[in-house]
Amino acid sequence: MTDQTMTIRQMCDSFDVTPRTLRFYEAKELLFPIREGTKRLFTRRDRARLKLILRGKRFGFSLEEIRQLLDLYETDDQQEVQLARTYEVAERHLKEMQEQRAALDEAIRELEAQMNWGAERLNQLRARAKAA
Amino acid sequence: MTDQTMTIRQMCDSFDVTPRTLRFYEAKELLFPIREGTKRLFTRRDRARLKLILRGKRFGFSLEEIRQLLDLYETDDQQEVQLARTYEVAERHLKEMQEQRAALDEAIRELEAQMNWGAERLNQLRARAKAA
DNA sequence: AGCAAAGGTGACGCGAACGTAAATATGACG
DNA sequence: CGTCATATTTACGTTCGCGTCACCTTTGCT
Repeated sequence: MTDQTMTIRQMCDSFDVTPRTLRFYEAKELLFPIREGTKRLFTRRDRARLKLILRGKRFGFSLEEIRQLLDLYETDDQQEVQLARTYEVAERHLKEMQEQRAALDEAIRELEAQMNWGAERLNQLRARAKAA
Repeated sequence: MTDQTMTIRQMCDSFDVTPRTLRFYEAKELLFPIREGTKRLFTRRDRARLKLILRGKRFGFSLEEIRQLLDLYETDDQQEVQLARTYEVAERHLKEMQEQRAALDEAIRELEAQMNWGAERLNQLRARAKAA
């Protein structure tokens, strides 16, 4: 690593993924490590992308969906049409995430309520066990 | 349906799933429809469970994880040990969901920021196009 | 009796996202 | 120089969550 690039092993250790995964992501055009001879060298850009990939996965997006969204974070030299299209994709994505958050909030509230119920029943059971 | 049970078709229409899915969930012991002769009759309990199954799926839980969690919502005639164990599972689950929400919030904020960036660039591009 | 609709049971298939094994190459080190 | 560690390519295998197909049974009309 020339201070800016990392080997596959360093990447794996940093992000807790396997080499297979990184090669797989490259094959799917999610990452673009440069080649020094036969080996891969992952750049700062690859690391940024990988971080977003892993996050996207945690929220249930497919690799293909993620691939499309990654362009959003590469707004360097885009032309108007491309940028506008990307913007729309992002809007839909944002809306999805907001809906997801709302649903998640509800689920959390319900689970908390259910747990309070369970806690009460536990107390009752234990009180009875003591009384006996 | 005797007012309390539903046929497979009614279930499919209500929850927007296929028969295959319901049979699959039964095979995986997520649902327990009663049998009238050869046919399945889904109870109120099955409907409650299915609702939770579908929600769990939206949050990225596997069917197996969901199966274990479903017991939490069947706090009818549980014994102390079982109930306590279930409670712990629920706690971990709740923690996971809360972490998920936090991460989601951050992702949303970042995406919003990125979109503002894109919006500005779009305006610049359009301003320049007008000036030319 | 005839027959179409609805339901059922295997069993095989499929895309996503990697795991894993085999064979080969590259580079560092004693 | 050998060899040990690390990487690479190729390719087949695996798990999950159903889809799909072929082939019966049951039920309700007409």
